[in-house]
Amino acid sequence: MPELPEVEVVRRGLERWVSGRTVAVVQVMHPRAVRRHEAGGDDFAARLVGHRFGTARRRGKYLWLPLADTDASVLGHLGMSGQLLVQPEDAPDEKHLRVRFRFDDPLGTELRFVDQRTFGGLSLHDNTPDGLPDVIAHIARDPLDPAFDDAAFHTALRLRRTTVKRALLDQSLISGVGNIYADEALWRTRLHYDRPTATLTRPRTAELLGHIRDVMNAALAVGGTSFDSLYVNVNGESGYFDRSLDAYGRENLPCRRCGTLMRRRPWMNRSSYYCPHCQRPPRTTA
DNA sequence: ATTCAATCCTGTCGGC
DNA sequence: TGCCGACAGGATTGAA
Repeated sequence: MPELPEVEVVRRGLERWVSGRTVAVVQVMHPRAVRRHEAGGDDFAARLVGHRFGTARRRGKYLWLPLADTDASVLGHLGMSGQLLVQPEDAPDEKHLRVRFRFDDPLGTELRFVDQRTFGGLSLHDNTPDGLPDVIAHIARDPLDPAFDDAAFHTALRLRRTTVKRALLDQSLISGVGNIYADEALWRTRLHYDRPTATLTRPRTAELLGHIRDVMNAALAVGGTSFDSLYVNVNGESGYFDRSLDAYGRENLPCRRCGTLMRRRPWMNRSSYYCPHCQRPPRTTA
């Protein structure tokens, strides 16, 4: 389940192995993988041929490859199970291969979008003046972006009438945080997922942002996390940050801080993992 | 205006 | 052994 650190690892892979190469052939093997490209798979393929990929970029969990000398980009989202792989052209097709890019150079490798569950996808869009694909203009900057505004984030939290984990997953407030890193950062901050955002003090928000950045940087340092081997990076290598998770997936295991058994609660059609001792639920207004 | 539930997919796993 | 339901879950959509 790629979140920001995993997507950044993929971006770096694209930058190294794909940026600067010129597209020769695009094959769309599954229409759902390009469903966000409204003109369809044939149009997607035709409009890419002959164009050179620029520097790979990322915001939150989205990544994109600008087409050099145009105002358009190929935008990608990995969803839950998406992978971007650079493979030898003669490597056998993956079972869930959705899109293939071949290049007009002699390197002998191609780019493949592989996605079992097809929540992810690729599409082609015009850029906004600041170089962002227009359809993601509403996605907030992510916490590793130097231009992320901590003070504005705190103000937005105070104004919202929602709870802290919902806010962390709201990509228009802060991007790149998913279920896993939300639980990790909340555990580190000793915050319960149902804490109303309006009760957070400025220092508490600062602490939370610090932990989000710490846990993401730690994951980046080991190449991202992975749980069910569906996620691998651009060269097919799994990350192994999952070994150092403190909250996510640790139901009935002792809290690494206080030893209390961790709990799992159904939450918005997924799960929240927390320590009932370190992360006290907020008082309910009955 | 803001919040929130439903929806999309497929493979795995546990229970019976 | 095999069937079935639960679960994994980010972003979008439309309803409240």
